[in-house]
Amino acid sequence: MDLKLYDTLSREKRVFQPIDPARVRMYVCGPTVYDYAHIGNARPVIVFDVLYRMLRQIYGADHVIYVRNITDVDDKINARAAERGISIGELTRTTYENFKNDVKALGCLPPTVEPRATEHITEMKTLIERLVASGHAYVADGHVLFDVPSMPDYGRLSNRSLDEMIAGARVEVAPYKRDPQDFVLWKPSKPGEPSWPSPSGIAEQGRPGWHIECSAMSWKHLGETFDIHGGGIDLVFPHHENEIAQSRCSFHTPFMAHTWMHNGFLQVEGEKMSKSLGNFFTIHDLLQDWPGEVLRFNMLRTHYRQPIDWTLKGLEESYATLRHLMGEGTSAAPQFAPGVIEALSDDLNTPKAIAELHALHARGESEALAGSLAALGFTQRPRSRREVDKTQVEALVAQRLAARKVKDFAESDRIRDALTAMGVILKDSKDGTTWEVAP
RNA sequence: GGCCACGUGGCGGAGUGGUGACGCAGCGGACUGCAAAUCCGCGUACCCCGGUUCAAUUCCGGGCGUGGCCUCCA
Repeated sequence: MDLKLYDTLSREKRVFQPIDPARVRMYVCGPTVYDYAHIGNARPVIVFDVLYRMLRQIYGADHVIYVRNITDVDDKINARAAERGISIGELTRTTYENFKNDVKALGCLPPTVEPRATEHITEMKTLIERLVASGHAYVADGHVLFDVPSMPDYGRLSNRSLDEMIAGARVEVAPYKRDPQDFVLWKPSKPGEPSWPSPSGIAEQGRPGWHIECSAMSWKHLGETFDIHGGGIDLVFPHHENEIAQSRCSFHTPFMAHTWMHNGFLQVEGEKMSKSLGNFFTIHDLLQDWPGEVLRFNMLRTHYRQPIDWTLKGLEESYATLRHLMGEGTSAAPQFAPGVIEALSDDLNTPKAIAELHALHARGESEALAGSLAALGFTQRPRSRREVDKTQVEALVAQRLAARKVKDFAESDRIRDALTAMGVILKDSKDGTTWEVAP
């Protein structure tokens, strides 16, 4: 069965054909490690994890390379470290550890490689030197800038012509730029900022611009060209556009990645997530109240390219649905059932895949269901975070059973009400009474 | 202002040029001492206006609405 993926560059769904099926290569833009990642950041992580799992099933686990970078040099990092009075190294290290734990709780597999920007300064400088040598970049006032007009088809990914961008420019243009759209590859470091010896004959120390790191790391770990490049839709311009410019002009290739994939944005309760509206949630915050599987499921209920409205109601539904689907927690080896992989093969149609899970459930195909759930990253039935005293509950359940036996229903219902108040839900059947903790 | 998405029943959310997915909620029934859970069954939709067509929710054009990018934010 063909895997079809929507490509932002060509604006169409296309059959995915790896450049080398023995070595399928995917690059996804990862976090800037200055603070806890928010729930919007979790979307690409989860979406591309599903794609990673699919690719592993299709091409074999050893034939897929998934690179997700860590941006550990950035103005926000510098500012935050200074604010907290800790070193940049300490900030990026602890933030990354938190990120890793959060993402693991969301059921995401670790990528094959998680390269750090600061460990690829050499590669960045090599690219910069190449771009300067080939006339695609120039040195000005201690900076190295990419010469955008030197690339005739710049702007194809975001569908912007050079003229449009000049017309739309509303930011003050730095005086050292030859063209308003030229972007920074390397810039001087101020005292106290991280710095490295500069490329291209610049005497003072400096640091890389934002975009160059992804060109450098994808090159190092995947090669000059590769199969899939992913990220949030907000990265289309300027970030990915500039990556393409850097990589293609460095290597003189007609493309950087075959398929460009971008996930849609997330809103919270119908509003833009922002700290001022008080609806800003980190993954870490949400994990205090919800099992990671529920957050993951909630994310996959919506197709990745659609906007998603993150709501409490949605989370409650996801919790109930997942518990329903996972029954008593049957486990199986990860294996997508045919209907599920078919849905996913159509540009990662996860809502349709979930409908298939319901169909498997209805048909009682528990092995296929459990295998598909596991393949999608759901291995544990979500459990309530509520704490109950198990001994006390068991005692009350036994008392209630005794009362029912002698048909003392008033007492029986009183005990049930008491248990309900404690957050315990009873389930009577002819085989006896079981109980579970309410969400 | 420019570019780009999206707009489906009470809610979430697929999909299709012509028999109205799926889930949640709701309603009816079975089961139960009564409930819950479970099982069976039921209803309601395709933003607006044109156009193409035998036929449009699905294609085309316009409008309205929401969101994103154009400011190193997924």
